[in-house]
Amino acid sequence: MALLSRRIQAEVTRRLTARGQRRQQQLLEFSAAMFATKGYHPTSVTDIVDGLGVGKGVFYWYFESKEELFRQILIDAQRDLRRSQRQAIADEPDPVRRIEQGIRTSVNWLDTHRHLFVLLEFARTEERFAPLIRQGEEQAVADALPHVKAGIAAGLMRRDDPLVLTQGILGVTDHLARVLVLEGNRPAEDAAEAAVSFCLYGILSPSTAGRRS
Amino acid sequence: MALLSRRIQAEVTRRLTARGQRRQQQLLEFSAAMFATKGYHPTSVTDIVDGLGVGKGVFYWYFESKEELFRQILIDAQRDLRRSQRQAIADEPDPVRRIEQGIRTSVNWLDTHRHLFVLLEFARTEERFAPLIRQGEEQAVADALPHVKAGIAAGLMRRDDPLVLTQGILGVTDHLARVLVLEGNRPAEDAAEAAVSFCLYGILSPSTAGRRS
Amino acid sequence: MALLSRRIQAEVTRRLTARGQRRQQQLLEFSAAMFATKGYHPTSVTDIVDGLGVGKGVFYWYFESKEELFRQILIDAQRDLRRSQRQAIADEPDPVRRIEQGIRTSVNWLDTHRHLFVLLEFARTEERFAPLIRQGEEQAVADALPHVKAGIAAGLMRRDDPLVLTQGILGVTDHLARVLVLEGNRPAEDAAEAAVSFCLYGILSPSTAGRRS
Amino acid sequence: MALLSRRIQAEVTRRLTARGQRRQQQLLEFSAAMFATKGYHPTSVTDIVDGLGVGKGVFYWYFESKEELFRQILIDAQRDLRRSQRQAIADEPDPVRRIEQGIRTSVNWLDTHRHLFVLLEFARTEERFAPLIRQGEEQAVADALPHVKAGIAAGLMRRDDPLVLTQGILGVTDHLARVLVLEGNRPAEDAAEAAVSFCLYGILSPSTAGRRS
DNA sequence: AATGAATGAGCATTCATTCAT
DNA sequence: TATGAATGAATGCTCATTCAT
Repeated sequence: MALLSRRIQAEVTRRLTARGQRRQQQLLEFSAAMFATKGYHPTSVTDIVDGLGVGKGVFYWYFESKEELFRQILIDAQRDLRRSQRQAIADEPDPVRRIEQGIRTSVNWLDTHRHLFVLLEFARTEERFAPLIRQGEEQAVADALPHVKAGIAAGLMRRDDPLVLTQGILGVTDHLARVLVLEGNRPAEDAAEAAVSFCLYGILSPSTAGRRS
Repeated sequence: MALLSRRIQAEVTRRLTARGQRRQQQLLEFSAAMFATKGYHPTSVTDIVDGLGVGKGVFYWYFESKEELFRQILIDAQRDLRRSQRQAIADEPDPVRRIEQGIRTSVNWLDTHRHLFVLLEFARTEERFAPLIRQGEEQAVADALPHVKAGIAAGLMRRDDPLVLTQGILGVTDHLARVLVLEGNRPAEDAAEAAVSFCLYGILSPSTAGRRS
Repeated sequence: MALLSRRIQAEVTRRLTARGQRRQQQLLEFSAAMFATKGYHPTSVTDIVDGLGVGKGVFYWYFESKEELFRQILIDAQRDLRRSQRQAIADEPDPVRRIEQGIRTSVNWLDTHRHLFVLLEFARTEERFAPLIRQGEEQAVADALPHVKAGIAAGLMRRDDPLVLTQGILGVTDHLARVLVLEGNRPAEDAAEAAVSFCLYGILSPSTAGRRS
Repeated sequence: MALLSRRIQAEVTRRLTARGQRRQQQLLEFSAAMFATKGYHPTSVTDIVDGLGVGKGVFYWYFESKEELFRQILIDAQRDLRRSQRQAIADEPDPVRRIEQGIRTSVNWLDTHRHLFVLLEFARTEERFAPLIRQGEEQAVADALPHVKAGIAAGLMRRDDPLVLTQGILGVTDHLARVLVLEGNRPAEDAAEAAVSFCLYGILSPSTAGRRS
């Protein structure tokens, strides 16, 4: 919600015709793909407009600058992921199952939006974009945290710092999605189940875990 | 004889004097810090040599190009981390404790080399550098895998795909190190213990885990 | 349709507007003059655009590189000289007179395009450009050869290797044009007649020639 | 003589040891070869010293600058050619035969000093070096002119401007040497004879020449 | 809404030359 | 004599952005 309303003040906020909206979307998608392939900096505005077969004016008609376009891509991506998460979890009463569904949704989203994944990673490495990412991540944590807390309260999850548990889940999910799905070309479902298992049980065998914890 | 043999080496692989080696190291460290702060692309060679108070020629006396310098930084960083890992694990007989030590070493290394962390992340997002990172990661996995396998064989760890378990460990460790130590300014030791716990036990409470698995 | 087809052309082979064509021509002419005066290498792109009072981008909007611009100058020059030659010879039936006309045209062209002369000479001295020049020279020889052969067949010219005779003509013409016209400031007509005489008769007096040949 | 004495005032005029003289000669020869192959400008001082396997100091110990080195190459080349000419002509009483010998000597010299040929050509195209070349050429003309004048006075050569005849000879000789020997790989002797014939008789058949002149 | 043309600061890199040893 | 190191102005070129139409 907040993420949405902010957009409205930007300089280049035109009331776009239907055709204009299609153009803008086309620019967003094409740029995102090109940024993902070549990197943000190595991709020039010329690359983008040439790749689309349009003049430079088109780009600056729809976006204030290359940086603003990239910001928009990041915001849209994060909003889209968040919406997916919410829908997936909506009707699930069990906290553990909610977490499981969240993990599965993340892996699936990363699978179907492979190119956005690398953009989010890049954005984190540059001061200008990092806050945006951090914000999104905090949001993701804030979204997941209540479920973990509920799980602990219900005695279903370990009585550990819920923030740590939540961040652990995010770390495992992102990493396994990248390594297994994006780099290893394994099916998203397998990776999702692997991430779920790891998050729920860790690596120890039940007997060892019982003896140690 | 001497006249001929001198020329055989590759372009900028010089035999350096002691002074020269210090300069090269200085360049590597200063550049790494600057890349980490401003980003690789936004940092110009001019930024680097000006920051060091030397002429531009110095840079190109020691490195073939900005890209090559960055490669060197990445290689050095990965080699250093790996060496730390090996030393930490060397005398530990128990597979689980080896894994634990590995996690702690990673977190500590990332804490003391905060600036390198972001560089490794950035490198993954650009085609030119990604192979180097993937190589390093495969190495890390190959290094950890035997311990996980040994743990499973000894009945200490879950009978799951050892590669998945290993990658899960790496994912949790990196993510918690970044979020807790680098972004959250928590002590490295706490983050290390948090990562160890998460990796060993997952998020479920022992009773729930016993019932479900 | 339009979007796709636009991109098919090579890098900087643009469809230029009338204004664009004027700019390109202006760049070609100004660069040629500057190259001729200062030399190709000592003339920087900055020299050119500053001399023209335009931004640097203009240069690279019209030409892929300094080298490519120079190539274009060479090609245009050779094409222009060749066209002159053809027109001059077109309606002349006598082979000897055709050769004479060719010589006169060359000298006149070199006179009116003094600056191009030195560029062609320079181009021959650098590996990158030499093939272009050799090609042009072969073309020139191929153009003149038939007339010499016709002259020999008609018993008008010496029964000697026609290629050698042709090359001799080119050598005399170029050299006398340079020395007499460009360096000696003599009228092109005089130089042309001198070249014609030398080519037709050589240096011997008729009586001596008769006795010796 | 004048060319020689001038050298003595240059800044870097050292009394060289035997070893030093060898080094200097080595530098002159290697540079000349490299300039001829890659061009004067594209050949850097680094290229030269690296190719020779020595440090930069060596270069600047023996030559004031790259430009000065090149000047020296040009001067040496011209002096050497002139000395050859003089020796070849020394004892020949007949003016025509003296010219013939001069032509043959030129072609042979250009054959055995192929790489210098292109350097002389290049030098003519750059303001800084052109005077040196012009001077050498004037010298060559001044050397040949008396023989042509003597030939005319003796009724052996055409009563035409002796300077034009001389320059014609130089033009034919240079051009045929380059085209036939350097580019066409024909034996120097053949090219020399071709040049001699062309210069003496021109292209017309004796009968035609008689009728026209 | 869109184009081709233009801008000019900025970039990575080169290179003749000098310096310290 | 010679070396490795250093200098820094200059070079060819790029590219985000703007302008005129």
